[in-house]
Amino acid sequence: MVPDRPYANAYDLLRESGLRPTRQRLALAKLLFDGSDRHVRAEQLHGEALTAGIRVSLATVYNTLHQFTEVGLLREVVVESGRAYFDTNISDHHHFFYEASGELRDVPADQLVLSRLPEPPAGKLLKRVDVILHVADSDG
Amino acid sequence: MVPDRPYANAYDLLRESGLRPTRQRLALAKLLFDGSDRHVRAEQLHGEALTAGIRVSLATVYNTLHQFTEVGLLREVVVESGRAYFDTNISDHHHFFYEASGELRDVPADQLVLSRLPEPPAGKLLKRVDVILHVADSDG
DNA sequence: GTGATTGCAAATCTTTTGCACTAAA
DNA sequence: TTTAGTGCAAAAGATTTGCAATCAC
Repeated sequence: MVPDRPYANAYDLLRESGLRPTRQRLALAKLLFDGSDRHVRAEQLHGEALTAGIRVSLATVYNTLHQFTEVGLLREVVVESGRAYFDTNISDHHHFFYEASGELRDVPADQLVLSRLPEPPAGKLLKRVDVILHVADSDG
Repeated sequence: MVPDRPYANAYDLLRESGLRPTRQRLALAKLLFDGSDRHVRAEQLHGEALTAGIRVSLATVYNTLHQFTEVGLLREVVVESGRAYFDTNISDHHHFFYEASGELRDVPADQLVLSRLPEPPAGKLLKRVDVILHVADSDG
């Protein structure tokens, strides 16, 4: 039991991830890991934080998102050249991307099967497989 | 026969693509479509052009790369947030990405099989499937 | 205390844009 | 001509960085 401490779960999460649980990281973790699968952009998360009355700079949001990604709490998804999303769903899965709206939607792993993968080049390890399914309106 | 005209093939290529064959487009097309599969970045192509003595602005290189992509002469590949590559190989294939060097390498379509794809959401069409295989050094 | 973290503003990097100028048809 | 294309420089984003101030331990 963690009495009188807000964000108890976020606190433990950061601790176990080896990140010092600062006020900003705690607040951002609480926004991010609310139980739902989220695809957030730095600017957007910064806005949410400010709206929630959390004083945090955009630079710290960027730093924090990358730190969370490094320790495996988030996964970065890149779909367009100037656009990085951070996904709170770190299980094996893929993405639909709606070019028109910029929206990202999860595709569960069992709905997209890679039945054959190439050998990585000598001395290399396959780290990650990113699959993006670009979709557009039928009339578009 | 196209006498006394440099870049005859590039000229036809642009014509057939509905793009006015300007000096800059001709020169860039010749650099790009030399027969090999290339993964180029705008800045890099601009550098090649200048080295080759072709006067062209970076803005025009960007415009041209996008125009070539729109008419199907190139394919854009995005792997990292601020980094767009243009691939001269427009056939169905995928990519290895070396995070350390930023290098991109083709994976032929027959070496990576997607045996099951999800239904696109109602009213949407699947436009493109991008698969990026992130690889790193074994010791990295 | 002490070292990690943060904020701020400036810097960087990539890409786009506005507009006068130039060139292709 | 006349319309598309280009160059330039400036703007626009997105992200990173340097450094002094602040916070967690």
